[in-house]
Amino acid sequence: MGEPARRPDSAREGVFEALGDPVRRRVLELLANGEQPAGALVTALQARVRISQPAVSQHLRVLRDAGLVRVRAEGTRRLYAVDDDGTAAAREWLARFEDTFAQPLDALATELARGRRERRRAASQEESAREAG
Amino acid sequence: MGEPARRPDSAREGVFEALGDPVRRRVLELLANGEQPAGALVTALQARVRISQPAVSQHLRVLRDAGLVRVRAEGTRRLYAVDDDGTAAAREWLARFEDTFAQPLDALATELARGRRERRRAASQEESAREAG
DNA sequence: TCCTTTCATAAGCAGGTGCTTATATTAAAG
DNA sequence: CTTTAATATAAGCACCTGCTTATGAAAGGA
Repeated sequence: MGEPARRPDSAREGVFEALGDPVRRRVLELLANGEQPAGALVTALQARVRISQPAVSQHLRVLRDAGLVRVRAEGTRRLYAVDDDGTAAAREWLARFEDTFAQPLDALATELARGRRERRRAASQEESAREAG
Repeated sequence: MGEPARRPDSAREGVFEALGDPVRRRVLELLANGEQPAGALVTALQARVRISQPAVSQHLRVLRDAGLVRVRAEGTRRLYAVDDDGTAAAREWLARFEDTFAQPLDALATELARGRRERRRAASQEESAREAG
């Protein structure tokens, strides 16, 4: 009984809710260039809008809970990176609205992506929700 | 000067904000099976959760503004259907997080979809925001 | 014309969401 | 061990969002 019930709605809990915020989307865009510490994200965001460090930290929490980013501790830094689990879940949900003509090709691409993702997932240890214990 | 400023954030204004609501995602899922009148959507939604007709109408408005659905009047009925503009915009934004290995294939699929979409768009008349005049 | 059907809009309210300031936590440095 | 740096959490508040009821609008049928 470890599974979180798996609703048939969105593939992963809260993915689209997390993507619904422009600041969080911007964070993902910043992470698209690769892993970055939380502080760098704060700085980059503050170059555009006035936002506090705790606000960014809260956004990162939401992204993490949605499976859109993952964290890696390095000393006192927290290095954030895009997590394929969440982004792929969103893409797979959206794939159902693909143009019928394009479906075979996209379905193939999605299938390939899923295979890789699951292989990667099986090889990595579950380290989420650890600070809650 | 009719263009709405085109932010570099999300491809289309409010697409992900619209997708952030579970009811609206459910509406899109229902429309994935094809065009449906507003009333049928209300009935289908009410089979799962308690929701009023105006609430659904408001959700449909948000989806329409985001370019995720389009409407077609037939008598007193309003027939709703998925609009590729919005769904494709969401997919294209998410494409940047695709696994690097899968990119060539997905990029091709996306390109094909965009070509078809733009052709279709050029062939159809602009009929949005008409009731506002 | 009047009534019914189908849908959209208006107004108002409750709860959720995101923000801020203040503080706790953890690790490294001195 | 104290201090500094980096980040997360707590508490509280304002606003946004989605809901409901009530009503408007438009088309079709009797």
